[in-house]
Amino acid sequence: MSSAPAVKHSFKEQMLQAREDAIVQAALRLLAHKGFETMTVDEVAADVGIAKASLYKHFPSKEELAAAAMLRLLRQAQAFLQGQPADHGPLDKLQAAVRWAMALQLAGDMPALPSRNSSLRAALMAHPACLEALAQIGELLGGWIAAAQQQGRLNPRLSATAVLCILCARACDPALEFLQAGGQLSDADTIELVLGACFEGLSARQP
Amino acid sequence: MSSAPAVKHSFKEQMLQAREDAIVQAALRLLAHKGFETMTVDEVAADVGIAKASLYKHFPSKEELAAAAMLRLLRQAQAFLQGQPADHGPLDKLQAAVRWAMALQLAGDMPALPSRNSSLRAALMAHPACLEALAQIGELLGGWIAAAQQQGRLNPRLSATAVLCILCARACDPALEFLQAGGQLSDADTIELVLGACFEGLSARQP
DNA sequence: GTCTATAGCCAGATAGAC
DNA sequence: GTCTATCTGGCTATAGAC
Repeated sequence: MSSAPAVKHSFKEQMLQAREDAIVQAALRLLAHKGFETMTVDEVAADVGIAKASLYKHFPSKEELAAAAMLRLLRQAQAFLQGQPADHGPLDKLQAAVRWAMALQLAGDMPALPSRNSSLRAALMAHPACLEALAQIGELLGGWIAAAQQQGRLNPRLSATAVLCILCARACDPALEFLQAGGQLSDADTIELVLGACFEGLSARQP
Repeated sequence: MSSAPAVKHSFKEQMLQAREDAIVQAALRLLAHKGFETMTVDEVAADVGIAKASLYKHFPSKEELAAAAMLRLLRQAQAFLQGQPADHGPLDKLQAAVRWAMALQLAGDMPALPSRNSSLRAALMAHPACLEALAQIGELLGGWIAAAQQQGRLNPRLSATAVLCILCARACDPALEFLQAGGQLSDADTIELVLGACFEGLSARQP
């Protein structure tokens, strides 16, 4: 992180960093496909092409490894959100965010939410970096929600917190998987359908 | 199942049936609280107060046990749905069904959906009774959805299948847990909030 | 059918050479 | 830091007495 000398990182350090990146990436992939409990450290190591013991030189435990993977995902989400054009409306940016997450899930690259008793959740909550990333994402989305409500585009009877919770839940909406299993729709159509139902509701409008 | 003699079931058989019920109930509880992978057969046995080997006399494997527990839940859902008053409107019955499932989840008694690669899902799909119960629930709800659409109460642009998928997903909506963790609302208020957002949408009505 | 005891296996984590 | 080989513990499932 300190950058006083012009070239601080040697080749070796770069290689190490790259390897660590590969490990985290593989862990994220497996986490999304199999879940924390089912995923094994052996699989992650095999996916990267190194021995399990080498992996344990980088991460002290399976939980820490998974937490690093989740942090990577949070950072990707942050990057996507911050990359939203400033001239877009807040509602458009919110919908773009949900679309991004839904596409991830349909591709099978979105890990399931860690359940209440999962050791993964404890590891996440113990990681300051994860908590900070979560908080920053929450603040960013919260600002857009408030702005959209002020524009009269979102239901004003819902608190910003409630909208935030619901949007986060929709990002992992299992309805996507159900519809995809039916096989009638393209992925893009599936996303638009579920997104539309989320914002417009299931009931008929103008009663 | 055959009932030719007046009293076919002896006391012993009744006791066995009761014990098996207790096992399934305990399994369902633990399945909801901990998930299939984290739950151990020892815990189920301890919860019932019997030895693990005795449990294996009733169920040949952990998967079969969990499948029996899920079947119990499906039957409870079926009973609730069939108990809906016939003079209620289809939309009211649909909302009542979602409310029932949401209350279950807030109480911590709703198991998470088995993920794609879970051995539990395979066990469920291999159980004719589970598939049949699922199909019957789907048909019942599907009928109500079609009726509600004919009444103009549900968005006609959504296919009945899509509505069904979305309602099933809402029955396990993680937004409930997020809002409950915030601790601002009572359980009943949380349910009405999420239910309202599901049917009315997040966007402001009458733009 | 219920128990105690144990087999068999698998996955997380470590030792120690290089 | 990377490897091979191993330890350790816990979990599913079973054997065998009663």
